[in-house]
Amino acid sequence: MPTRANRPKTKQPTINDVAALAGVSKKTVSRVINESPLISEKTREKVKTVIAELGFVPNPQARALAFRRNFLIVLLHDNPNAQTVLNFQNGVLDAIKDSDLALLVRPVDRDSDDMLENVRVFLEKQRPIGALLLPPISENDDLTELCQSLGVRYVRIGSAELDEPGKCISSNDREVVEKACRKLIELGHRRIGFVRGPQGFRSARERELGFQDALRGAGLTMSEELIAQGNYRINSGTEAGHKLLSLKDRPTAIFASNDEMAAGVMQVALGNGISVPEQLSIIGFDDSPTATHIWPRLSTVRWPIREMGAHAAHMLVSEFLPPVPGISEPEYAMLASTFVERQSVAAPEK
Amino acid sequence: MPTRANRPKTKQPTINDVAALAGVSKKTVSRVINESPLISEKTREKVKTVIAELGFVPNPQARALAFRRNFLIVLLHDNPNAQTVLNFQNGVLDAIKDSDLALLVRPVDRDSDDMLENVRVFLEKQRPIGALLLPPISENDDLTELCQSLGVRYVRIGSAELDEPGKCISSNDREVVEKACRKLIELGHRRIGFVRGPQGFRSARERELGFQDALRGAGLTMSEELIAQGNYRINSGTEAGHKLLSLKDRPTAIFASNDEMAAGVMQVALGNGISVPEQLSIIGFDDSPTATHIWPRLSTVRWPIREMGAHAAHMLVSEFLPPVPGISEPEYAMLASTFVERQSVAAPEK
DNA sequence: TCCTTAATAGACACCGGTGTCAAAAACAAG
DNA sequence: CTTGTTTTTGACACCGGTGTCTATTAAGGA
Repeated sequence: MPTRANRPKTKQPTINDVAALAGVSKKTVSRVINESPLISEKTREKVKTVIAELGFVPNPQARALAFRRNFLIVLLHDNPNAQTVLNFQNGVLDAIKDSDLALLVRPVDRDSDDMLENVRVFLEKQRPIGALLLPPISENDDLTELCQSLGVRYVRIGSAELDEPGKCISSNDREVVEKACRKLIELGHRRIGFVRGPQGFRSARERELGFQDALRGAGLTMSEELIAQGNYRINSGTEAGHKLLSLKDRPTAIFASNDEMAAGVMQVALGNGISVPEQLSIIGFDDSPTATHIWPRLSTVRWPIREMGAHAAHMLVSEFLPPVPGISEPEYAMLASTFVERQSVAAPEK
Repeated sequence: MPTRANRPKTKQPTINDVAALAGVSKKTVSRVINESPLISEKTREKVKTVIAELGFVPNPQARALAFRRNFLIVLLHDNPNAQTVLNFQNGVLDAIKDSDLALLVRPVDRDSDDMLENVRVFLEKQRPIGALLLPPISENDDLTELCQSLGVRYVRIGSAELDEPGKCISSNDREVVEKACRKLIELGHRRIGFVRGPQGFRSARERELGFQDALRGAGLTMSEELIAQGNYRINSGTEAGHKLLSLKDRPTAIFASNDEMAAGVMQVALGNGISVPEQLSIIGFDDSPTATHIWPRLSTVRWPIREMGAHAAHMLVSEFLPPVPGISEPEYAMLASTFVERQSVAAPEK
């Protein structure tokens, strides 16, 4: 540990100053701060006046020490998609904006052997009130157990397991993917390619199930040759594009499990003179910025990730947050994804 | 304030436990923790052994209270580009990974009247060791003065003002933009359009100066009709595209001040049957994911934002961070941007 | 009016560290 | 063996809050 840090120059009023000026004990001031019911209306008013007058703000470090809890929530993530993380993070920040809470961001390395140990040290040190777990690590049960054992609340995101009420938030991805693919079928597409997300990701599985639902609903069968494995990166999208578009009887539409891979597919199509959407319809997933940046603009599924961030924060620490009109029921654990239609989809050519 | 938070279940060893077991006073243990020189080698060893044995970790909340400083750095940002923020943030996280520091993220609303007051309250509450200021708010002198007065160190990013040694990090954008545009001229382009960034952003000004340098260097003059005002958003890119591409004598190349606007220009071109790069060359700035997602892939300028994050963190709090081979000189304040050539640039058609 | 009980306020220790300053120990010199 | 000086260590107050338990005040009943 290095030499001491620089000190603040200004001195802020403390609970003692308030107590002295109001002519009460510091414990009484503490009760006012914490909205304790065991206090008379009269003293409460008196103290509140002094607090306002002095502009007193309780010192979070002191409270943290006395409470043995920091007024923090941490965001644990290990997500391949930066945009998703940031969106979610912004949702959380929206929610805690006017509260006393702050957000600590902590990326974790899922593949590291001592991941769990690292997180334990981190949580023991920071002592946050709660933790938000973004997928894919939200599916790690060791992690939630760790939180449990440390007395850190948690909310897991995007896990479809709703067996833990009040601790999970997810969106109806499967359903919306089904709807999006049904749309393709209604337009007349019969050979529809699918670019799968990485193995072991629940999000990938959900999307694939939605795709299967749509095919089954139309009496179509899934053919292995029309499926390509991807990893949510653009490279895997171009590989998938090469595979699917070089088939003799190539698909007239492709659903890619995320926008980035969809962009890869589109690049291969355009690079080979296959026009989109005339000769090939493409649908992605995420409604990332990419979806509107590429041309033609991509039809995709919007995942309400920012809203999920705000909801997750409320579910985690509602009693610390100012109420928000839109977010009244922290029990509500399933948010709605929507299918966003843009220019990358059309009926197949005859 | 709500009812109390849940408590941690496990009890960690404290400085008192260490002191008792080592048979010394807690102050002596404190000296060991803080690497004070006023201590004999013998006791230091003895105490260190006990610390290791117990797995003792000093409680950051208690230290924060006693030091009147939290072992935190905050990232203040107000940036239109999410990707930039996240990249920078990741750079900072890279740097503080194995340290005792944590990162607090705080978006600020530049347009709000009480922005400064909000930040003051935030900093007074969190008492971080230092703050990192991302552009554009890094150019706000009130903010740096505020930090100064609160005893919070700061490092400003992307501000070309190097009059504050050790407090600024920037990249040589002007130079690299000049180089990129020179490339266009060398290919034979004479009518080159420019999509300007938003007013009042230093980054926008730098890029424009680089563009002007290139023109001047080739003896060309800047014509107002070839300039469009943008705001770094894709919509302003499409507007600029409509303006510039509907000219009777339209430009054969366009430099857009960021990738997103470049994508907008490209959409208008492709939508109007103007092929890229055959009939129109386009260059962007940022090397955002968009640059590789669109087709043809965009030539652009890569801004070393993640590296800047790591450097900034070192510059801010080097004494708290483990040394890193690549980052030895926190004084080095200018990082290198690079011109990335992709498929959106070619010689003009005859 | 006096006593009982409930509501409210305060005294004091404590959370787990650091700062100050004086005491103890170690060492050097006379 | 003293005495003076330099290291090294510890006692104690303090950072700014909260928990516990007791003292005080107010209200209700006999």
